[in-house]
Amino acid sequence: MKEIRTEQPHCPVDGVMHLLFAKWSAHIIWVLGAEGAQRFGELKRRLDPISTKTLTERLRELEMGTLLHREVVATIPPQVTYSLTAKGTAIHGVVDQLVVLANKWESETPNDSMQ
Amino acid sequence: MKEIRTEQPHCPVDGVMHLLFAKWSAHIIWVLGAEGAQRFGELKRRLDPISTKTLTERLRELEMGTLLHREVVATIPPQVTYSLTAKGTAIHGVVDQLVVLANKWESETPNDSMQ
DNA sequence: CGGTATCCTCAGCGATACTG
DNA sequence: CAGTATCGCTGAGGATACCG
Repeated sequence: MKEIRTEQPHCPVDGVMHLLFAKWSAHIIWVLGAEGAQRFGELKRRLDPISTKTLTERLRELEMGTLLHREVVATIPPQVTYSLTAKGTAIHGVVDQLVVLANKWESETPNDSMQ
Repeated sequence: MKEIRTEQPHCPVDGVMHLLFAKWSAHIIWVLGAEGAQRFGELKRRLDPISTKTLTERLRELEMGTLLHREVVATIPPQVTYSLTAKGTAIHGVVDQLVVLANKWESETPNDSMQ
């Protein structure tokens, strides 16, 4: 995804949009928010057909944006746990409202809202 | 954008996600929600570097998903006005919360939230 | 004015293989 | 287990030209 701008020339919203609207990002946040902290492998299983590459990329981006926190326990084998920060939790709240709306519309209008 | 799934095999959230997470969609909804109904040309100017092709595509998709309404006045030259439906307004509310959060974080932490 | 119709590019993602 | 490294492809979207 290249850019989702909401104003010019520098839009404070761009960053969050970029972060959130990339493929899988919202889903990752939603899982971490709904199920709590998860390790890399659990997360991957939970998101099913996601590739390791993409999952790693998204997690790094979200960490950079301080939406989640990465905690490493350097055992063998290593354990890496991801959890939402306060920012991430706030975003999760918004995403969840989207989910609530979508579910409501699905049950109200089983056939007219989408092709 | 291909798929943003949040569950398998059929997820009611997919439709809205698809719709909203496509490039420019959120921005379009945000403009229509904040400024009210707009004609095609106004919208295009407001979104600046968007191409006619993409704008048309997004508008059609959002209309299909009944997030917005398309009203044609067949004068010469024609007038086509787009406005949010109830669904669209609900989505706009959610998007706006995202904008509020983003602005808040921008002013709080001018340098640590994004690269 | 409000669109279609083409063409083309490129970056985002998946698949696969390998590593500390 | 939790990644990194390559490679290759696909399709979303931009540029451009034209139309009722």
